[in-house]
Amino acid sequence: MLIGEYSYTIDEKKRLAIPVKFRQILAKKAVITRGLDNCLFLYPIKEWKKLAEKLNKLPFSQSDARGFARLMLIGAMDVNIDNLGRILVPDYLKKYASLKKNVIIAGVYNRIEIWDEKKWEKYKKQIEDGMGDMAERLGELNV
Amino acid sequence: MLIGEYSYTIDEKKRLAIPVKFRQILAKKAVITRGLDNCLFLYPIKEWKKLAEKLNKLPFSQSDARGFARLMLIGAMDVNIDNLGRILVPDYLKKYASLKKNVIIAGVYNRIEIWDEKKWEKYKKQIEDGMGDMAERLGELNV
DNA sequence: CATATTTGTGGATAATTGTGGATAAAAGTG
DNA sequence: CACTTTTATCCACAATTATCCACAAATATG
Repeated sequence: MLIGEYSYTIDEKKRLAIPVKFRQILAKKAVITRGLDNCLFLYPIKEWKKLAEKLNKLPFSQSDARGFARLMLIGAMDVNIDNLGRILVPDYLKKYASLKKNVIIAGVYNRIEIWDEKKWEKYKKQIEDGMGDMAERLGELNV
Repeated sequence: MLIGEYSYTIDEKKRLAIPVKFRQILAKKAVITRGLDNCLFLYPIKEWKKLAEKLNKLPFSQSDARGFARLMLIGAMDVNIDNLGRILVPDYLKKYASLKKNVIIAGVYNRIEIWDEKKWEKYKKQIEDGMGDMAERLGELNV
């Protein structure tokens, strides 16, 4: 399972190290694409295939869902993981997520998210503030 | 079952000993995550998996559910228990729970809670003060 | 009460890993 | 074809992390 929050840097060659704990799950290849809330999603090949099929089945009638699906599919790119566990972040995705040097890599069950550090801090704060009902949510989940 | 209140210290390498009674229940691995009221939760793997699956089923498209699941999953981190029964507390969680040196470890049935000592004292007092009403509530529950 | 065992805490050493740079291969350009 | 620019592979160092060991306090045992 992919969980946890890690802090890394993208160097001037657009290389980004993947946390050690995630490397064996990704193996040698993975798929990177546009994500929600201006982050990037990084999927293990298997998970990506599942998702791509779902996206492909979205009804033509829902134009907004369809639009996002397009962006995800078109934005997708397969990346290699080098011997030192790094990937190369394509320029257009780097731009999309406005990634600077400092980056947060986060595991969300079956995918990895890549955030610009500042955007992540902001997003996190925003969620935490609206988290007053977190206790009740947990209650709903019977935890 | 995980019960009892224990006092421990986090050393300058972020290591924290787990009470002996809890060690066999956790075995070699556990999951630590953001808890309620600014404490941390430490789950045995089994319990965590149950929770994580529930979180993963929350709808991906609804932004508040997405945020909630993200925070819980990303906030989680699996930790190893070393030969001396200690875990490593990640920086961002240490920060979240504002843990200083002295820490309270408490068993709450199926999870362990980790509190900053001072916060725990404060919280406990607050609860104890409201204990009169609680008796009546318990009555409602036929306890 | 004395001794032996367990356990909390701190430090030392060894191994891993993040990051930057150097070099080699590939691709694009005039 | 020559040359520049980009991309990939390899290597090195510093910093972090994991593993091991030591000691003292606490607990258990006879």
